[in-house]
Amino acid sequence: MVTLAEVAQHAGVSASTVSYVLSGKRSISTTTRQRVEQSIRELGYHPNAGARALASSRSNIIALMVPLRTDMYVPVMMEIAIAVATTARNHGYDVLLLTGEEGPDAVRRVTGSGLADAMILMDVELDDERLPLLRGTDQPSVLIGLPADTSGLTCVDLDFRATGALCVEHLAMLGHRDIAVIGEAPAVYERHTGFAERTLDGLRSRAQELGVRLLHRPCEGGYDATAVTLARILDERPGTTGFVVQNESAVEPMLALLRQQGRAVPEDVSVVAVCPEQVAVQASVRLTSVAIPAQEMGRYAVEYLVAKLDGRGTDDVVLIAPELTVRASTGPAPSGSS
Amino acid sequence: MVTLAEVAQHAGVSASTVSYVLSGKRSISTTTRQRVEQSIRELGYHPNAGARALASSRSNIIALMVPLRTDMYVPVMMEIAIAVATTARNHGYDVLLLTGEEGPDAVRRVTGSGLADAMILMDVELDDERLPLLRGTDQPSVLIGLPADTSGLTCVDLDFRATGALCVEHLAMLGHRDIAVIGEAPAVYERHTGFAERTLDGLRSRAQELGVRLLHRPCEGGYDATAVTLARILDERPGTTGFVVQNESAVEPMLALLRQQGRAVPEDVSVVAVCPEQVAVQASVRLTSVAIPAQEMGRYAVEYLVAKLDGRGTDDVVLIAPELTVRASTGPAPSGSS
DNA sequence: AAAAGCTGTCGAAGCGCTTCGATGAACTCT
DNA sequence: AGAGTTCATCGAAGCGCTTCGACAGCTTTT
Repeated sequence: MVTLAEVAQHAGVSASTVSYVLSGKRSISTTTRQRVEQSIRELGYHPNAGARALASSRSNIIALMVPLRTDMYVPVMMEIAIAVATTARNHGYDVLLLTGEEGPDAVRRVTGSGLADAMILMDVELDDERLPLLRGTDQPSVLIGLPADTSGLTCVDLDFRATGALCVEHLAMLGHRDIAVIGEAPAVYERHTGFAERTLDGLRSRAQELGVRLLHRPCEGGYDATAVTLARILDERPGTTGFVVQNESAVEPMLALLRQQGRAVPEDVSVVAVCPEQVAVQASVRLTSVAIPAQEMGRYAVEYLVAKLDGRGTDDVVLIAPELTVRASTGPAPSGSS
Repeated sequence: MVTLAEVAQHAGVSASTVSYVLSGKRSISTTTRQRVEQSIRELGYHPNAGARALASSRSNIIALMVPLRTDMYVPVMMEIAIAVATTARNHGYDVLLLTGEEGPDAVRRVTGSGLADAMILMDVELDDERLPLLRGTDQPSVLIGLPADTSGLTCVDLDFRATGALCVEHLAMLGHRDIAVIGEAPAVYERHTGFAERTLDGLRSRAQELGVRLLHRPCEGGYDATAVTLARILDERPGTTGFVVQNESAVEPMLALLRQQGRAVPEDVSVVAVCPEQVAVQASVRLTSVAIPAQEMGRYAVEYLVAKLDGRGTDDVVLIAPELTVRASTGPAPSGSS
């Protein structure tokens, strides 16, 4: 391995000069700088990460804790992870991938060992065990998701409350008076990840404001479970003409079922999905949907973190405004319904 | 931050003794060991990663290069990534997430800086630019996927050739004489990632051996593209009764289309998918499928890497034998067909 | 009973870098 | 012209750890 000292010797300067060329923390004459840069290139020098971290107590690494679970929103998680990695790289950081498996211990380990300079936590629960640790350290962190108490924390998330409201609004505007929500799996609600509840909250309160009826049913996803859920809903509220689906793996089954039952989308029933763009576009009916802005969330998270690391940051909750894209799955409520 | 020296002082021993307790590289008396361990616990000591890396020239980090693209097999990628992270952790390693974006430079950077001790590359192309670099360094690496020339490399992958053969075999055994393959997007074939070609290869050669007719068509996936592809196939070979689908995003559209055309699965046509288990199980018809063993691939990759890092490894190509699980989408060919 | 071998521990060197204070050279000001 | 500035560079200390050789106190061998 080529070392700083070798570069220095090759360029005929001292080691510290090379270091300053690299960091730009002191001014260096143009000629010297160029000579050093030339040597670096010729020798193929790469600073040793460990030495650098030791000397500067900065690892230039951001830890990303992803949920271990692969039962939901996997593409979203992946997209976030990739956005995080890409954005981080643009700011000179690398990304360390931690799984939720270790739980709070991972936070301790990373914080204590100086492995990473900062961390991003995904899949934050309302009352997450890791939060006290984060508050108790001066290592910057950003959460993707919203815990119950956000004091002293920085969070990025889609505004799910507004998302729910937006979905209802759209359907109500089209004349639908009876709306059903196919929700996430019951486990998701029990886990208290927050986003599902917040969506529901937005759905309900806007429904009330607009005077439309709303029925919510959790749903495991997959064909069979969706069939059961749908049957129950139609049994209970046969006049339902509007659906909001917030469960990726219920989307396609749902469309298949409706087709099978001879209910045309969007002529007889309208469907709004809360899902990644790709799912909405690739579905058998191009879906009117509110996208889950995975990339944006990942990017924001990193940018807030970098700001904090540069001493510019503030604790803050950033809710990304939802955007509803109208595609082919929603239309005016059939006349005479309800 | 608590340092080794502080622990040493607290326990009344020298720093090196603490280090040996931690690493176990020299024998330490039980009493001393316990005293030191006690101090470590009391002080909440975590070794500094940078210092450790510098002194030992081992970072205990494995780099994982994932494709930047999120257009295909995302859940598979994610599952592999998580399996890698989990397995690595069990061996005392952390995982650094690199995106394909940087390309070969990432390999240089990581190798040169000692950021990671080893790397795992996903989504390897037949003639990948990164391969020469890997061969030219003594840093251990494992590829997930199979390049054209595997000399001097360690690779882990599903045996896609055998997978193709297995699918044809299964259908042929059930009496299907006209089989169509809905393949990956044309871009996948053009990219020369190998796995698609290898599957096709297996499909074709076994088809020939068994004397069944095989028609292969790439397919973009999504509802519309699948509809077009299916129509073409049925136009060209109306007697087709067996389908092999190797494109996650064509699976569900395919089933919907068949249903719509009044072709019952599995009574009229049989469908075998090559896809992650979850997709096969959650589809609207429980699919007979060959699973893509993501977890296994991730786990193997790490285990081979760790073996290499411990000096036990050998270069080797590990092809995981495919397993076909019969579910509800395949059955005997309808009599009188073909 | 002396030589040889273990065990358990310590001290010190050094890993490759950053960073602080110092220093000389070249300028600027009065 | 001498004092004060600024600029570019150097040398040395030190980050927290690992690891090597040394050594004291044992036990075993011859």
